[in-house]
Amino acid sequence: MYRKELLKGSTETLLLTVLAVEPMYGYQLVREMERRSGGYFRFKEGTLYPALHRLERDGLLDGRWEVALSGQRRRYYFVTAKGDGALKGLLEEWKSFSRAANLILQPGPS
Amino acid sequence: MYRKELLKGSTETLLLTVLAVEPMYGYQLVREMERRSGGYFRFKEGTLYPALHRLERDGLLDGRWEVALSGQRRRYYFVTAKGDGALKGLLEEWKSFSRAANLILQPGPS
DNA sequence: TTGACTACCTTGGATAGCATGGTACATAAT
DNA sequence: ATTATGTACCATGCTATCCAAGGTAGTCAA
Repeated sequence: MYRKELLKGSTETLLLTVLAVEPMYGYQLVREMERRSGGYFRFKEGTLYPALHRLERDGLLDGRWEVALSGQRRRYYFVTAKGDGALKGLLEEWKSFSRAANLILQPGPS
Repeated sequence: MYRKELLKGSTETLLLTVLAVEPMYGYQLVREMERRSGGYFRFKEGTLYPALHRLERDGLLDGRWEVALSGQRRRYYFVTAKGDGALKGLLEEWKSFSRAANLILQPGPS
């Protein structure tokens, strides 16, 4: 496991990336994130829902209610045009950050 | 630039890594981090000193005052045995975290 | 009707980054 | 002389955000 602080700042990038491929509802997102990360990420509700709300508030996501065959109400989130633009920047941010961190953390060739 | 949240959870790993190579004082650390990251990281005092104090409080670092030829008092920090053990775990944490994140963020081979 | 699972949400605590402002000494510039 | 710049350390207060904990409510099988 990892300390929760490590996730800070990456949550939104991860969520947007997955939702950019295909709109999903909350619970589905949790499972999908776990599956794609090889079981590493297990988002808690207390992390997921506030993050989705922030992204929706900022106009990067839009949500719509749908009703499943079972009768369950589900809120599907999809990435807006604004969110798509933001995602490009966030991915670039992650790449340059991890590149810089690895320069320090990994023994570089002298 | 990156959002400050991204740094959360990585600061201690970065500091310990650099100090494990060679004990340094605060100001020197700031410059060294910047140099080794290709100019990417520019630690603020408000980030650095509280972090050093936390690491010292937790016994991962030890500090000793020295006086430079100029007369300047400097506090050199070096990694303790406990800090060395912790660093191993932190490096492993970073590797697995970034590996998992890249599984999601980078378009993997189908 | 009990239990397990799905699905959403909110509140409050804790942490950590950092803007800001402070102290103090050394050295260079005006 | 005084001002400015650089070095070197530290503390206070704000903010963002992760998430533990707790709640509601529907589905479905035993």
